[in-house]
Amino acid sequence: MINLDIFNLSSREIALLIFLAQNRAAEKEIEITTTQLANFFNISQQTASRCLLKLDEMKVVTWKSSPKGSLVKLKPAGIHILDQLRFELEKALHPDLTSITLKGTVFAGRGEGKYYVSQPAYMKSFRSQLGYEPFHGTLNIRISAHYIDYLDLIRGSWPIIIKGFESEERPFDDVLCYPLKVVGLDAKVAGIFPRRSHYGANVLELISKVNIREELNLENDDEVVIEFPLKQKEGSD
Amino acid sequence: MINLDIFNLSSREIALLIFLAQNRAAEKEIEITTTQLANFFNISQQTASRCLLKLDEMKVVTWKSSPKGSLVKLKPAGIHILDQLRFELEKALHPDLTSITLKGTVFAGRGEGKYYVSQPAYMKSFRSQLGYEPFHGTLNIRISAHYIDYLDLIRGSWPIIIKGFESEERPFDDVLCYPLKVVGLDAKVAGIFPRRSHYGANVLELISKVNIREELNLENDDEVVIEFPLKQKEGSD
DNA sequence: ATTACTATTTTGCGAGTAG
DNA sequence: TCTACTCGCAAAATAGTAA
Repeated sequence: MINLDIFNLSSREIALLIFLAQNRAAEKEIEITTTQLANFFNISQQTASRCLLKLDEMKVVTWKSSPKGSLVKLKPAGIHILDQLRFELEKALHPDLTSITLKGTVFAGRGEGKYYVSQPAYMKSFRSQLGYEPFHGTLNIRISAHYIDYLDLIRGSWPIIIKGFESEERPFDDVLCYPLKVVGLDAKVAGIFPRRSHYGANVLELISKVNIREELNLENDDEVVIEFPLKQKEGSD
Repeated sequence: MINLDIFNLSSREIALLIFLAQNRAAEKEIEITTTQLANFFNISQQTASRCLLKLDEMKVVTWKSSPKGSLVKLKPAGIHILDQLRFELEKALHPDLTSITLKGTVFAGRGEGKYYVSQPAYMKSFRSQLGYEPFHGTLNIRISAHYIDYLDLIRGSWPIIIKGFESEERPFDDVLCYPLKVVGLDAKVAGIFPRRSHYGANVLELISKVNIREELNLENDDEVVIEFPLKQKEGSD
């Protein structure tokens, strides 16, 4: 059984998400009325209302309704559904594609990645989920403009999820790991997106059992080539 | 009201199309059982059976069922639904994008385009639908490898449809016109895909009121830059 | 093993209408 | 105008089972 948010939505709800995103509801609240939606999709006003309600309940949009109309904005979870869909579609339309290649350059981060990755509670989960305990630090890659779109594609794939936890000071979110390969390096690598980053973001952090920077003798501004494998299960369950 | 095949399908049926395409059912018949599908999508075997039946009835797949299992293959109409979805998704995820740019080179066709375009029955329709009667000939463009993917994206947009007709000798299909712009040329241009061409195809034929080849002084192998505008209606009906 | 029929339950739609 | 409730009906899902 596959595990995608898409299956929890009807095709109308997916179409509504697409419509909202096309009208920039990913960036800002947009005004809309259920009657407009009803006309656009050729459904009843009631159904349009119910669709919005459901998207709101599923926490993929924020929705403020009033007797004057509605204000809607996509939440990250809503954008993520579109990303997932795009990822699956890309694989469907290019079944021969075996990997996605990205290029970027090394830069010095502010050590935040290191701080998070080093949390002992994460470490245990890394070992069981990734099969290794990563080096206590991340390699920051600024993905080149031309490849940013591919970064969003990767975001649409199903990650390995390192469960978050609560510490005394603050909560630590889930860490989403995308297994990938760094050209020239044998060790397994995983990419993680910096917290709260989203569209237009061009930074990817790499973790690995080894210190990638040392292993590949990388200086800041050196180019790194990354490959994201598209291993798809062939028709099994 | 918008007009997309997607709305005639449930999200499960869309997911099923994606699944089939991912498993290469766009190229060849694949073996599958309704039980496998049921497990994969976490639905009942009966529902999986009915999904396939519906896709078959909608003529988006060919389906041969037997007590030993099923053989399924996507028809062009099925692939086209995925294209439409991809086109809408691209617009949703890149709402700032105003056009798609393609590059290709001129080559000499075998005059087939000219033969079709010159049919008087098409001409009348061209005038009413495109606003002009095209020059009696097409300019053949071989799209460069890097841009072929964009060609499929254009295919997913809703074309201007020039209705086909029956002549004494043979039937003439609908002509699907995609309005676009040739850089350096003021006249309106429309792109049409050669008959029966599909994936991997890299040829686009251009029609215009003027003789593009003469107007731009083009020789074979000259490069042409094409822009496909992504004008999307903003939230109206 | 399959596919796919029938019966039953559940879900979902639109009309009418209240707030 | 809006949103969004209830209600009656229609469509679609599952379970059981036949072929």
